[in-house]
Amino acid sequence: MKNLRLKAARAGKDLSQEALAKAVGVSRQTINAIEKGDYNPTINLCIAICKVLDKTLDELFWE
Amino acid sequence: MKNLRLKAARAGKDLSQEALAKAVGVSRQTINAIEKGDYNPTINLCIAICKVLDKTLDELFWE
DNA sequence: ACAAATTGTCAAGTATATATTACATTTTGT
DNA sequence: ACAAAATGTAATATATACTTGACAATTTGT
Repeated sequence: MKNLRLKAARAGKDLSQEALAKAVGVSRQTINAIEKGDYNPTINLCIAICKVLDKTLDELFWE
Repeated sequence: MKNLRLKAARAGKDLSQEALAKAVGVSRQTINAIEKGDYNPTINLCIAICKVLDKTLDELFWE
């Protein structure tokens, strides 16, 4: 299932997928796949994303 | 770095590493490695662990 | 309407999360 | 003190997270 909270948080910081990808050190396709819900990122990547977007794990990844 | 909060939460439910492993559907060595801080689990596994231990992501995996 | 930027998606490769087996060490119960 | 259970740890194997490159489709700005 899509991660719309991530998409919204990214929009809230006015970052493109590519900009977020660069900020956390992964490829754009990886960010795309996570938003799309295609796969199952590692916790370290989730934490890195949260820090860039000023959110917590619960806010972006808890159900 | 070790995940002592996970270890404590597991102890609080009186579960062995093996029992937790079985409850979330991974091997005992995987739980051991996560507690030891050896690697970087996927978010889905973290969520499964949290549910068994009645904790949230922030409580067990946020820094 | 057009161009530029962003996003969606596919294929093939690499890195690493996780499994399995096995054994040594430590902890717990009696 | 002893046995049983729990934990630490290593080697090899497999599944999958993530990369790179490329192109199509969509969105945004002028």
